[in-house]
Amino acid sequence: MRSYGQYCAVAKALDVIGDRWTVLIVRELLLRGPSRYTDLRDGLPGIATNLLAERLRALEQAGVLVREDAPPPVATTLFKLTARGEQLRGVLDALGRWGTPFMAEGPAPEDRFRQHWMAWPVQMVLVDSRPQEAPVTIELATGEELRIAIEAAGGEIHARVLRSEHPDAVLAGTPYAILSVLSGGVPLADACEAGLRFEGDERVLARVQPQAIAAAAA
Amino acid sequence: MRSYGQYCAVAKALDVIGDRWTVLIVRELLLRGPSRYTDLRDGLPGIATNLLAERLRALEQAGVLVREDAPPPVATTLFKLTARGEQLRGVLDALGRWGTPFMAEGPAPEDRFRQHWMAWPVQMVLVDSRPQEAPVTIELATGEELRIAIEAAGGEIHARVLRSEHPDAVLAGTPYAILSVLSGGVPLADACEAGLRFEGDERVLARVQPQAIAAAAA
DNA sequence: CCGCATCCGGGGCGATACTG
DNA sequence: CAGTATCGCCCCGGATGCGG
Repeated sequence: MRSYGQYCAVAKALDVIGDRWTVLIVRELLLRGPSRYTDLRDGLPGIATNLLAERLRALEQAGVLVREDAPPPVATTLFKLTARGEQLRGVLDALGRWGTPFMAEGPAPEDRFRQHWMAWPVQMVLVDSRPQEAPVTIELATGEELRIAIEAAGGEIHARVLRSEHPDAVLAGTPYAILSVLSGGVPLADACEAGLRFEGDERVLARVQPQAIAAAAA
Repeated sequence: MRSYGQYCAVAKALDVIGDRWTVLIVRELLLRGPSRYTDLRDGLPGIATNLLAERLRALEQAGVLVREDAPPPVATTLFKLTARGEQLRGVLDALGRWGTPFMAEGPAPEDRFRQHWMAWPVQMVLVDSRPQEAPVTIELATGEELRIAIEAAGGEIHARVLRSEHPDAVLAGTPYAILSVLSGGVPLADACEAGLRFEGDERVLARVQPQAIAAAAA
């Protein structure tokens, strides 16, 4: 990208990550960890393949990521964030926090979706209201291949990609329906009548839902 | 800007502020408060005037800022962040934090500079090591018209635009020289020999400088 | 199949000129 | 003071090709 030519910390940061698609490439690497070119492409619906290649080159040159040759027998290239690249998590978190309200309107007609993108709204809205109890995990299922699990443990909420788990609860349905239930905006029973599927212990769900309404009532 | 078409909090945020120059316009409004078109233009060296007008229109439509007619006798238009726009401070802070290391190299030959941009690196690097004492302010002077003052009070560092002050100390010189001294990388005496000007109590300076080196020596 | 490079049309961007 | 108008140009988007 053309530099702003300003001796300013914000402008210098944008000189590196201000290009179109660049921040979203970092998003994929933060959520997925070291990734192959093809997997990045799959997590970035709409990107032109030449742009992805060019951005990866620029980010490598800027010291944000490194290329790694995976050992045989896979023998593929992995793109991996450097320590400096990992520090961009603060920028992505701030953007995700500011952008989460836009999720409340539901997806636009043409919007594409990948399940792991829910990590940000989920961490924004949920709380662990019973930190002293044993950790619990809730699996989210929207029909996508790359799933995430919400983990409540010790007062903190984490969302991470799901490998092979035995969750305490499962929420299956559209992303909007899942977010509506998690945020407490729609009661679970109503959502289930509208097609959401829930398995497991309802108390696990209540543990992580925001308590603003309950607190206001008390 | 063309939407990414992704149902993702980060992508939705970038749909609003991902365009070129947009974040820097928000930077000016955060630092200056409600501003006139001409003042914004002055704080954004390099921007084309049509782009500034178009971005302001888009940000107004997105609910990030509002246009206000200042009362007579000034009778000029003021651009002012909404509450939603003010919430972008977290995004700008994260970008400033990540971009501050780039300031250590000094300005590029063609870099333009405005004094109030130093607010981010200053708040990143300084600490108030004597929170129990009375507040102090240090004025920075780089020859620019819009100056800032560093304020240390109650353990916190704030940088704000300077109206009319009686600072406890004044640092005058190039931005790079000032940052070098504030960060503790260059001793004050050396910098003064190289052209920096300092007025006031040196203990005021020591109060805000980072103590990493002193702590390591102890 | 993976990781690109090339080509081409369109639109956003940059610079300057001009105006109510 | 606060913009609009105009015009190249380069970046971006979409498609296709291609070597390892």
